Amino acid sequence: MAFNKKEEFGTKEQSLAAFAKAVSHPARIAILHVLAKKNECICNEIVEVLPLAQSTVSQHLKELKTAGLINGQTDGPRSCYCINWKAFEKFNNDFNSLFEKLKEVNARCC
Amino acid sequence: MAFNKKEEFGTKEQSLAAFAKAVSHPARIAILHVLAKKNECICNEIVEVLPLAQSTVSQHLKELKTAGLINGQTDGPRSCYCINWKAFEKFNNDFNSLFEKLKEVNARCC
DNA sequence: TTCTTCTATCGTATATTTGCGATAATGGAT
DNA sequence: ATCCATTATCGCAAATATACGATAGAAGAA
Repeated sequence: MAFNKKEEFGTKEQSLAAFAKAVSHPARIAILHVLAKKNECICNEIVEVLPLAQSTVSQHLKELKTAGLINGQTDGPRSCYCINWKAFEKFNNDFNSLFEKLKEVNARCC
Repeated sequence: MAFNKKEEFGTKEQSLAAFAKAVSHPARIAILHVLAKKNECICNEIVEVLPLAQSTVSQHLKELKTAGLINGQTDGPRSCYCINWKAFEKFNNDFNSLFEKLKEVNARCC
């Protein structure tokens, strides 16, 4: 019964939701934090910092990559990840534009 | 095994993740859309607009309310929902501040 | 080559989310 | 008081997400 009805919504809503889903776990936010601070491509360091197993971190990285929020390259035996700032900014703008326009009108309701 | 390890992360990461989770479903974004456009408290109209059963919409509304993104009051037999702009803005700021500071430094990586 | 290190993937267990129908509960209308 | 419209909650089924250990693969070091 619980067939997912996500496809029945608009593409804009779907893409925004997908973005939000990508950052809806503290571990993934922590990963973005590390990548933003270091500003370079590490991976092993992330595992050391987080309270999670290596395989779990790898899974989270994959989700962030699938969502387009980070870029990744395999440099020999080690992997190189970093934040995709353009994609992030695009989503951030979409996110803001959802509500920007109406912010000041609201004070009377509830 | 899959005990949730969310508590092992910082409170800021947890609260941001909780906010993102609240908007990580197209139905909930659509609900926020309707509330932002109408700028008044409806509920039945939401059910009519969305391709979901009434009970499901009620569930989504509850999650948005729990996350603090909307306010709700029961006005007799009908319910009154509207966006909590202050909370939304707070999260939005937290969200921006996560990355603002480093945006321009990045071009060399990946 | 073999060994080591690093990362990705597979398989599995558990937890959570999503969705619906059925059923309460609320309060106005008759 | 009964009826009606509206919303919330309960119980259940299916889908997803979370997490781990085990294992595979890739490339440098010995």
